[in-house]
Amino acid sequence: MDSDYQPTKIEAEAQRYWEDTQAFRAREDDARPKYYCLSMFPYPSGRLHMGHVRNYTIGDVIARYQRMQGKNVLQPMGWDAFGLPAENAAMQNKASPAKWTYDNIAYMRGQLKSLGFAYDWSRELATCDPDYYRWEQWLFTRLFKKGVIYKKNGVVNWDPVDQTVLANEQVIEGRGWRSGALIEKREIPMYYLRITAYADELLEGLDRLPGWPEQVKAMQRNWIGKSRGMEVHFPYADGGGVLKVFTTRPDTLMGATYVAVAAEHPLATKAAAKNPALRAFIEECKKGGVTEAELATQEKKGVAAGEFVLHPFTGEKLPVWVANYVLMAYGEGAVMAVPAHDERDFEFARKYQLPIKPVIRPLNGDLPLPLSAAYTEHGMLFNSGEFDGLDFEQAFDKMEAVLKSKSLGGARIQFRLRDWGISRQRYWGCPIPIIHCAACGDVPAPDEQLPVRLPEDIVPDGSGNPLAKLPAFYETTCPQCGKKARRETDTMDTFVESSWYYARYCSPDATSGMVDARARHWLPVDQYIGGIEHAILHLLYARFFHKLMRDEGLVTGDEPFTRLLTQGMVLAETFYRMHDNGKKDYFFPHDVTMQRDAKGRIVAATLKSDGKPVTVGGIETMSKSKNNGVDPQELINKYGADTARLFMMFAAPPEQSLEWSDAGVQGAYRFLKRLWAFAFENQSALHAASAATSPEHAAVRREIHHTLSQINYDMDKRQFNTVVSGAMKILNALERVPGHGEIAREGLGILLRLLAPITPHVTHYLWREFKFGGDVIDAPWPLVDESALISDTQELVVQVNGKLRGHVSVPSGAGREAAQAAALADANVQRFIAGKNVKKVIMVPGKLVNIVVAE
RNA sequence: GCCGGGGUGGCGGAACUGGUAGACGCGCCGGACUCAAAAUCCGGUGGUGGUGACACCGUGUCGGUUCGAUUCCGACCCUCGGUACCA
Repeated sequence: MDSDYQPTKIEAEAQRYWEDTQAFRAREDDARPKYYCLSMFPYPSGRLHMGHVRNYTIGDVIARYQRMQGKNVLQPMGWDAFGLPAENAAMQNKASPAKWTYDNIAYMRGQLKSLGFAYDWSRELATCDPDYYRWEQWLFTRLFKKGVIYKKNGVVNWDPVDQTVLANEQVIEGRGWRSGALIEKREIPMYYLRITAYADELLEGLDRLPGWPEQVKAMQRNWIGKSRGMEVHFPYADGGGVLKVFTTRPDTLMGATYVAVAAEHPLATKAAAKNPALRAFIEECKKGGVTEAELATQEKKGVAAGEFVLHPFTGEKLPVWVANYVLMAYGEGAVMAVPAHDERDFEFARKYQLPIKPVIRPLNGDLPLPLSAAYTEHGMLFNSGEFDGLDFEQAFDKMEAVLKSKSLGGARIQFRLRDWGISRQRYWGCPIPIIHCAACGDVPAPDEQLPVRLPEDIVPDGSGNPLAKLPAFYETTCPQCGKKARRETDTMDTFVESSWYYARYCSPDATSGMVDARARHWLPVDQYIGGIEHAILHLLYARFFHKLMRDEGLVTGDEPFTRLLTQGMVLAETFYRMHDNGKKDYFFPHDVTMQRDAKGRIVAATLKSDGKPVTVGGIETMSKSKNNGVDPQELINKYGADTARLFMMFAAPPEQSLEWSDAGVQGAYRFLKRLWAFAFENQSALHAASAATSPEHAAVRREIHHTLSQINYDMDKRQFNTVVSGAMKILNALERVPGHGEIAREGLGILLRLLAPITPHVTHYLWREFKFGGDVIDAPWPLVDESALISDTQELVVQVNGKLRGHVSVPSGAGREAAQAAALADANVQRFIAGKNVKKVIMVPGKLVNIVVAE
């Protein structure tokens, strides 16, 4: 072997070896139990970023570890290739999104290969490939015929200058990011997936996913938002129908002093016809974007509609208000307002001098009047006529009975979850396979016309959807009547592609359908790994799609992902200069010189090019806009893939955010150099196997096996940073062995296997060099030798009143009395108990003695 | 606004079911090697006081439970992720 660690050389050799032997090709006819390990596929944005390296290293460590546990592992990789950034890049580069995307894929594939991930590349797929998206179109037509997909109006961001629909991301402070024009809400027809039909199953399924993080399940539960409440009908004062509202607090019904409807509500539209002030307000509500965060934080405003409804119990006339805090998308788009017991209603009533009528008081005690804030707790009804004295449950039941008797409502379940609008007025996506015929309506494309191919040579110009300007694309004939018809030009939300790719990997070349029998062999995914930012949308949509595919008879089982690991974000220091107008110019960390104080803190920074100061902006998520993304390629070129992987696993536990640090990378590199040097300098001892004999060797061997048992515990928890720490401890211990002899070979054999999933290249080389047998990728995970752990003494901690005062050493298996006697005999302990009354002694066997004395 | 995380030395982080706070690494300080530097190796390193053994303080803030709290409970502050068209 060489005297120096040369990662470039050994990594290329190892990668070539794995490729030549097809080491990671997954086969269905393998006798070992299957293990499907999947990392979320990347968007081909140009180059890998640190988040990718982290995500894929975590996945690869798990995959390689499972292989060493005797599993038949499938670990595939592909490309989430449709999306908005390709269109923006295309406009900038005056080249087609397709070319940009395929170029990026080629480059990033090379980067992934240089990191040595154990992927079965024969299963690679890209979602922009017609062979992929044709099956998505096929499923669309099935779901459309079943009524799972339907058409209705939805609200989008409209840029009146560029005459185009913008994504939420493209709306900056209410303006279009290119045009700067004020954005308006606009209603357009879209196709929807009826995810609400699966709301209950999606909710209850979470209880059967013990391998998912509790926080993700909690977020999904809250997102689905199942609540039991009451539908209440308020008859219009002028006759002619009822206004339906949904409330989770029917017990407060007698405190309702007005009703509020959304600006898009039909009642608002009707009232606006004869009310100019209301018309102006509805226009005002159309300004700005459509995000929930924007709607929920805007100032609460409203206008009286001039319409009235009747209270269902008292017949009292209540005014109808149009309010911007009522969401058309939730419930009925109308609420009954109870200012005394709802915070938003309270604020609104104060602002517009609407009556506040308290009807709930605490079960024990009085409600302090007048109210200074809404009382939102459950309590006992008063001021409510026949309902006085009832609690929440009793009031709920009695109110329901009365409402039912008057045919003015009843109990109902309401979900927060809305149906999934999948239409996008964009070019670089999967065409929606619908043909619009004047006579036949919306006709799904027949199977033999699939795929509806997306033309790949188009350069968008930022105004509208290019497909809608392309007669060659949209001009067609109706499959039913044969007359001239127009093809749908909207494409699908890219979340659709990423909702079923995990299944396609099982049979990536299937020409007979979306998936074939191989999907039933590999699914469900045993371990899924991806960013926490996908906790709700992607993961909910993928779960939903699995159920859709199940109901089509394509897959079995109810859930796609048995275990889930959500990795934290990758952060880095930011540096910027602020302009007078508040705009910030961000600088690459590499272009900045940092000044540190004696303790290593960054106190100031200057730009290398002009030597003038820049502001140290703090640690933020790596992003293009903040210019703080560290390119993993530099790291791989300089130190090798093993160092990059080792640093990533060591710097933080997988689920926490990770702060980038150049210095930490050097620490990882230093460790691998030390490992190499240890092997090189002890070659003769390492080639000779012999058992440990001396007491020093027994102590080191005890330390190695003790650390190994801790590592096994951490591996189960997927806490890889302490696995690395344990590996470092083992190398430290081995370096301390007197003469480096005898147990070094056992120790190195264990160490190489522990490190094999994390740093596969260097361990591959050393495993073969020292002839441990076969390849380390297939070596069995090391076992703890329990007999090595036995020791004749134990160290106990001695506390007095819970404060550490000494340590004592007692023979293993010494009884309570012996331990207590040893603790009381300690000189420092004596100082603290002398002359005091010992009240009791608390013992934690093998760990601690706490002597409690009176003060 | 709402939902879900996080906050521990100069830094990343560790601490198993309430039981030694700071493992492991980085940085820094000192030393060895070198003409010198890099690399490497050895030692030290939470703060304050003390020559020292040690003592006191210390896990975002305030309060509580306990023999004992980073860990459990309550309130608050800061910060990050998501918020349905970024992926």
